[in-house]
Amino acid sequence: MSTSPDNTFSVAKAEDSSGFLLWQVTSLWQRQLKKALEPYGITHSQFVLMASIHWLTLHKKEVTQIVLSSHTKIDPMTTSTVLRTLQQKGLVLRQEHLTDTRAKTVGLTDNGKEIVKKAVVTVENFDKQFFSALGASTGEFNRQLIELLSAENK
Amino acid sequence: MSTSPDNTFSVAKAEDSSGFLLWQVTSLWQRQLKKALEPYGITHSQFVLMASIHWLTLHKKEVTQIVLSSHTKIDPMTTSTVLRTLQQKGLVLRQEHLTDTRAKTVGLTDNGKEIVKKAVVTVENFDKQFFSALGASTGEFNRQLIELLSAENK
DNA sequence: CAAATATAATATGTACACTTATTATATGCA
DNA sequence: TGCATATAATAAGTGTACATATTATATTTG
Repeated sequence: MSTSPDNTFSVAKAEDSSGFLLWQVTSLWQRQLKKALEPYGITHSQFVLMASIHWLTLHKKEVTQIVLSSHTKIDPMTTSTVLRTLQQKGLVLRQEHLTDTRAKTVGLTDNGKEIVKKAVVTVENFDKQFFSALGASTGEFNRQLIELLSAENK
Repeated sequence: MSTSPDNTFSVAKAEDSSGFLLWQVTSLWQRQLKKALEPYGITHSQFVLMASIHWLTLHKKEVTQIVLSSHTKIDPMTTSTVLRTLQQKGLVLRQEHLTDTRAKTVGLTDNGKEIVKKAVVTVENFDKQFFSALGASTGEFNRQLIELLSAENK
């Protein structure tokens, strides 16, 4: 034995790492989704927040920034910043909460509602195409993702 | 039929969307990995680039910024910025390429090598824990991710 | 060999994403 | 009731991530 080999890596290929793969797939997905949303003039985070506002409103939920943050898993600070941008764009309204004066009640403007309805269709179609490579195992894939999400939320 | 119901969303729960799930899992993974890397004073992107430099060097590849960019799928501009940060930290060297004077040859400093070796162990352990919820289906999960990656690279 | 084209790196600018710390207000409990 | 603690939002700062445009150099091709 002369010089010992470098055995920093435990896998033969970086590509065998779930983490590295997950991160690469998500990057790819985000890049393409960003392009798909360009016609609407909104970013991915903006879309997620707008869609969630719409969703929660339809389900008669109180929509405050903290509710949005926990629903989307976008951190509260980013939620605050992005919503302010959306307000400036005239897509979102932020008013004082009726009973909790610390909180802000968030809603979509008519224009915001228009846009998000179209954008949701676009995103759903994009996702359908992006994940079509999974074929019949889409359900299994979703289950695995949900498994990872709930495992980490304890 | 009076007022028509809003049918913006095609799924009953936002959680049934592969895209939304994928993005949430990756966010969670990134947040936790960031914490795991804190002891080393490096970010996720910095880690990915350093690990790739180490990997490519071990495999006798020419390591330029563009090579790193395509290997990691971090875009060239971000690669440039992050590597400059790493150079300032004394973890990376960037020299004029011998034959192609447009390019920069990138390598790790001794300190950089020290750090990345330890960080790789940490990240591998973290990944093992994070993805342990998948159990026996880890291989299948990886295969699905690779499927998505290659489907989109055409 | 010279012009057209491609490539490597980066300046600039926008938009997250997260950390730490702060402000203002609400709420639980002694 | 009053204080300790929790919560909602945000200011400030760092570090990506990407688009567009630019600079410098290499390569291809007529």
